[in-house]
Amino acid sequence: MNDDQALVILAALAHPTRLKAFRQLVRYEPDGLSTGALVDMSGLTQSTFSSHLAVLAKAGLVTAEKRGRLQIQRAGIDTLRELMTYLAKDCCGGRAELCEPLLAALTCC
Amino acid sequence: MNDDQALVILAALAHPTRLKAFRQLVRYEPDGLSTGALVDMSGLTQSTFSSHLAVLAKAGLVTAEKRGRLQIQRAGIDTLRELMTYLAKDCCGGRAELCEPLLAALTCC
DNA sequence: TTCATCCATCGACTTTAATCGATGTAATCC
DNA sequence: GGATTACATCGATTAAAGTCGATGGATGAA
Repeated sequence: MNDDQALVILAALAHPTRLKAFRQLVRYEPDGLSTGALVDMSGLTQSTFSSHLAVLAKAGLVTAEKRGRLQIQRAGIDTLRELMTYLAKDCCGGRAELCEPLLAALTCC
Repeated sequence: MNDDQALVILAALAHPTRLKAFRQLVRYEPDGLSTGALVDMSGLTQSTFSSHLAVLAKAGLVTAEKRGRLQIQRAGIDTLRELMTYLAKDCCGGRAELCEPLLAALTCC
């Protein structure tokens, strides 16, 4: 995970439609959802949502799998984990006193 | 931390200049850096960087403190921590099997 | 084979973000 | 008081992102 990758992931998440779609996909793990189902949830047109999906896919936050005529989308949780690791290392900067409260906050879930 | 706050923070980080500035400020914790020093590091004009700094401040990723004629900027690590907690809860969705590898990756630092 | 469905891509338009130079304001120094 | 430094804000320009309707290529159904 380098800076450019992190920026692509951050930019992908930094849009209400895309953040919501990603959250939906996390909720539906590991089954995934069809693109059409996500379009319906978004309230946007098919073409608009498709471009958002392309942004998420480019960032590795969703992966697609063809099932018959449907395109099943799944959340790329590994990508999110890598982003968080990147941010955490950034945050700590080698100093545990900064990182520990972060870990404490995360163990809650 | 609600969705809107998270979006503001994500958007603030999703720019090379702002991400770099935030990382610099983390590195200089807890002393902070003057705005001018950050401008020099950025290579941008003072006015351009100032607008980026305003975005970071609005997101809570930097906090300013006046010291004489200088404006000392410090990293808002709590805000980053809150974002990561938000993302992690999102990721887990109540299921530990998704969260555990994330925590394992974070304990490295 | 024909038709309908699912979805990506294209082209045009609108909105938003980024960048800069110039100006203004406040604090410090002489 | 006058000059200087540090920084924010304004206005204008340019670049990028978001949105939509329309088109086209698959795939499965009739």
